Amino acid sequence: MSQVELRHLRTLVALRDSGSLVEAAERVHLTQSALSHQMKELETRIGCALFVRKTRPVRFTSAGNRLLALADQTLPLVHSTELDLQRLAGGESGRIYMAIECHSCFEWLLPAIDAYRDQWADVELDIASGFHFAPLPALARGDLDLVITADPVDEPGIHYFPLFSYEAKLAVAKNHDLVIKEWLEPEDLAGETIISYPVDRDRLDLFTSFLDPAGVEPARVRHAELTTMIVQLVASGRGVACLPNWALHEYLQNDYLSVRSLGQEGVWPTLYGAVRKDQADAPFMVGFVDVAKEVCFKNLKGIVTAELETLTFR
Amino acid sequence: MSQVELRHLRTLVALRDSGSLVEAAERVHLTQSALSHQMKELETRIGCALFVRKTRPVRFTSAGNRLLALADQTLPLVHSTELDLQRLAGGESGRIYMAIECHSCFEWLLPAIDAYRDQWADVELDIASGFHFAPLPALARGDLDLVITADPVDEPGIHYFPLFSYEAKLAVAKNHDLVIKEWLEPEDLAGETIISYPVDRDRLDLFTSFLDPAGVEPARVRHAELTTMIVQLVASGRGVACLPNWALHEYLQNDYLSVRSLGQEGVWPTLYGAVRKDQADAPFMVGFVDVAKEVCFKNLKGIVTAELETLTFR
DNA sequence: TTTTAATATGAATAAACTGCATGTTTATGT
DNA sequence: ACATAAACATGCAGTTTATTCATATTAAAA
Repeated sequence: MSQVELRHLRTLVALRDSGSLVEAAERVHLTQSALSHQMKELETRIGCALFVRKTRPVRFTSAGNRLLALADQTLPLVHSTELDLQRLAGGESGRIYMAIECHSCFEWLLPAIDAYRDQWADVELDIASGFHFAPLPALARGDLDLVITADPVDEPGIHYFPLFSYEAKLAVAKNHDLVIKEWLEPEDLAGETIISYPVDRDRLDLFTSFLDPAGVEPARVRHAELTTMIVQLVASGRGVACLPNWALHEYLQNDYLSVRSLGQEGVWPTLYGAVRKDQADAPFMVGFVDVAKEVCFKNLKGIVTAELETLTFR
Repeated sequence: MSQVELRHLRTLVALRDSGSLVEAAERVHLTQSALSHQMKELETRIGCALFVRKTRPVRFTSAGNRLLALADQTLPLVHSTELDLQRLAGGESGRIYMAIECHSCFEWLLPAIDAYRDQWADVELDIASGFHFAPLPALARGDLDLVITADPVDEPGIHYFPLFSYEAKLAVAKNHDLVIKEWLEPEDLAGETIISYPVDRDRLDLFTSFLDPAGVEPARVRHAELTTMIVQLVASGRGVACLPNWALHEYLQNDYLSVRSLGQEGVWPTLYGAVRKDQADAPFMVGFVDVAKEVCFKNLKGIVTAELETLTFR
């Protein structure tokens, strides 16, 4: 029933532009014979002649003109699609649906996105804000394209770009007992109330890297959604919280609360951008990571580690 | 370089509508295997994945969505084109570029065209008014599709539809000497001035059917473009003219001039619609002939022969 | 008429499309 | 965790389709 193909439309256009099968054949890189067969075939398919060959240049019938009209409508669309696909395939364009596991990350992520948009105008960007399910399976599945996370899980097909390392510090009220200590030991928190984001405790550095190894359990754990909320609670002495040093930076400058390192060396998590392996080399994706690192490096100068390039990833 | 085909777009649409290759295969009347091959092939051509198969329903990548957008733009256009082509091929639609050899014919042709348009709205109609070159070669060549003529030439590939027969009568001034005769003999015109359209005399019935066979030559031949002009000249006694009875009808009713038959039986030319043989059966073309005959029969009732159907054609 | 350019045609070859049978993966239920 | 079913992938073989080459036919030009 339906038998017109793009090839036919291209031939017809070449025929109109050139006026003869011979020249049209050159334009579409085929022989005159091929076009003759091709047109004859199409004519029998649709049941009527497309053009009169006895004239120079050839004259199109109503049917031929109708198909040329279609060609004029369609071929430009097809062509521009193919250009888009080339960019898509070459990694010059693409889609980044991202999710963040790190609740404080909006602070640097939004400026990073703005900077990225300037350079990669036609990459489709979106943040899955209300992502309450596990981001990593969603990433592997293709629902997401980038996940900002601090604990890389060794999953096949996922590649982790290191962004930067920061110190996870304990925020305490200025008049808290612990401020007398230069740095904290796990046991110091045994009687404390911990205020944290409402996530599983095995995704909190305070537990995984500090308390749990020492077998220490705090008196209580309390949740709060927003960083400012947590800071409020800490400042008013309702508990202590473990937060990135860069998230606490402005509160420290305002002398709003105190911070102490966890252990003598401090706890230094690394923030990663997780992507699917097949996109790990795509320029538009690498571009995002680069922009993000650059923005963080500028904005958080001296607060996070500067030797971003030297970090290893698995 | 460019490798997307309509087939691929149709598959992708079916895939989106159904959600799985298996069901999509049914919709496009192929096997699941065929579609799997087809999609894989396309993906390697353009260099990136089009959809994720591990999910239900399948999830399209950016590239896949881009192609779907193209499909939504183009497939409807292609489909409506194919419908048009079907009508074109079935003869339900087409093009009629026409020319008239008979100068008086506008009188009935224009109403006929109006009536035809009502029934065949999307047939492309045009009258080649300034057609000063030979219409029949143009018809054979495809420049024209219909020629109204009174002298069918036996040319291969041309089909003549008879429209109606009329009497070619001699118009004379009311006070002309010849009005005393009931009908005219060729010799009666030997001393007369003939007023005719500016065409070759072998295309004038007066000569071909009346004077030439008798070897009679008029005193003078004078040309005029328009029927009214000829009538004026005749009425004022500047000469005599051979015109169709139906073209003279209104002037007779006004008692503006007199007419006489050429010979006892009169000269009865037949008007034909000439078309290319390949269009002779096309409904839209037959339809035009039918409408034209009907209009003439109604408007020229009693003036032209009514037994239109019985006329033979070659 | 001869010549030349364009198109048509036939046969052979190369490419592709498709279906079958089967293997592999993914999801679902026990 | 295992079994099962459903969906998808893949290798292969048969078939169709597209293309080319060589040549014939046709139309226009000299």
